[in-house]
Amino acid sequence: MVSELSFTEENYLKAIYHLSSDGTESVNTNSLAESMNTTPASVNDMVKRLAQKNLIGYQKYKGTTLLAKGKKVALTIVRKHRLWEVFLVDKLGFKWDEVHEIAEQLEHIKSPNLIKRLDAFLGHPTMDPHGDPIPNEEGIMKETVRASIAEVAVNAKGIIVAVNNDDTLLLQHLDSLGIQLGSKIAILERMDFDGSVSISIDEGPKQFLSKSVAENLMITLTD
Amino acid sequence: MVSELSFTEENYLKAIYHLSSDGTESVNTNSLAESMNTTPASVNDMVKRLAQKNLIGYQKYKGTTLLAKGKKVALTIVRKHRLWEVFLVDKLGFKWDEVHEIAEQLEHIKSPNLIKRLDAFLGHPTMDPHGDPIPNEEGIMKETVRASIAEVAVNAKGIIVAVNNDDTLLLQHLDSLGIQLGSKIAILERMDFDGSVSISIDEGPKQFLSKSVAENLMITLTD
DNA sequence: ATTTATTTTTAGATTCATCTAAAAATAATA
DNA sequence: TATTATTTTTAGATGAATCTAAAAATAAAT
Repeated sequence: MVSELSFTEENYLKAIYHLSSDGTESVNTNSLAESMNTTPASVNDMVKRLAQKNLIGYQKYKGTTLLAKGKKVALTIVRKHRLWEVFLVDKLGFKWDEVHEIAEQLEHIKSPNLIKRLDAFLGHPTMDPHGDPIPNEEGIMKETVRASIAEVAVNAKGIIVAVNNDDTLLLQHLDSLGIQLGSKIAILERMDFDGSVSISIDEGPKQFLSKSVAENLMITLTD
Repeated sequence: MVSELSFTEENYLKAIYHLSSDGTESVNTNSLAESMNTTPASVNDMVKRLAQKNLIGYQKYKGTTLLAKGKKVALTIVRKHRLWEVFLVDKLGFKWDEVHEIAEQLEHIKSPNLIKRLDAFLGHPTMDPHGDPIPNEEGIMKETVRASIAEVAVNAKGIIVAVNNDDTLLLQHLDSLGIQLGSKIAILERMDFDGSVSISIDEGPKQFLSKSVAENLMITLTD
């Protein structure tokens, strides 16, 4: 009974979802406007419409929250977005940072059957190339565990999701090791005396990271 | 310089392309309206807009034709549509008759790079699951050769594109042989004395068709 | 508690794609 | 050729999604 939402409506719901996913209980007009790259007035118009469709809760001057129906839509969009990203990277060979825009379009394709088949074709992935979890059909997703290489257990596997430092020398060093955002990493050993670790990138050969490098490399753990 | 067309504009161009692909030099308002499932008045509005953008030629009461720019857009849409259909059938396991609607949506995804990669991923197909040719990047496509099984050379391969008869018994017979629209067929031998042929469906075992069945089965030849 | 600043809402326009109803042009027929 | 039928176009409206500019409400600061 969620009649047939426009791309714009879907994008608003997704934006509200993302803005409230960090515990914020109510999303205000201004931040939504910024996130949607539009004006507060436009947001206000749209918010009224979504509220009337019982997708979001809204009271004048009090911001908005997703209602059950709206949250379900948002999670479906997020699911589709992240599945398509996996497709683009794993099957079509796109780089981690090239896929967002295309997935922004693909996420609005309407066909539950398509997504079911795509999911199976991709091997039911639980994480997208950025290390973000993919909601299942019920909208449930694993909580992602984020940690630096320095604090993670030996034998852990994960995806590089951030570098806590923009020092050019560090970035060049990572580059020479073949480490990029989205790379799959396995922690092989940790040397206790100096905190250095041996790792493998994308199933490649063993390589070494000093403690200071390891501390700056953030990953999300893969199952 | 084809700024950024809306889905609707793209669909109009595609419709004009299809309506004029059978030699008709000029597409009239009424048939476009029927094809677009809308009113002549709406068509008239849109046609003016497309003409102003130099995508189509239009003179009052004289119908429309695609100009070079519009034809290029139309062929790109057709290319995308058919490539996505191949993806849906070959990779996701959809049936021949389930893919059109989804491809209607996917054809509007804007990313030349995506299509380039998809094309490579699919092995640069030249024909879609319905036996229609896929335009290349320059908009050029092979002419399809359509013929009945009865008139085609031994060793020919093709795709079933039509059954020239809606006799239930014939359809049931084809069904029992595993023959559907979209099936790949190879002609193995022809018995001259009765015109019957032996064939293989989707690389399956050898099967036999009587002349009367062969006459009713239309295929397009694969390269 | 006023004043000032920020946020949010309203009012009124605009653009796109559409519609209905009616007028105008063209084509077909008697 | 006059009449009828068909096709096409115009005129005027509507509903989304947006905008700008200004008013109203709330929050922050003096």
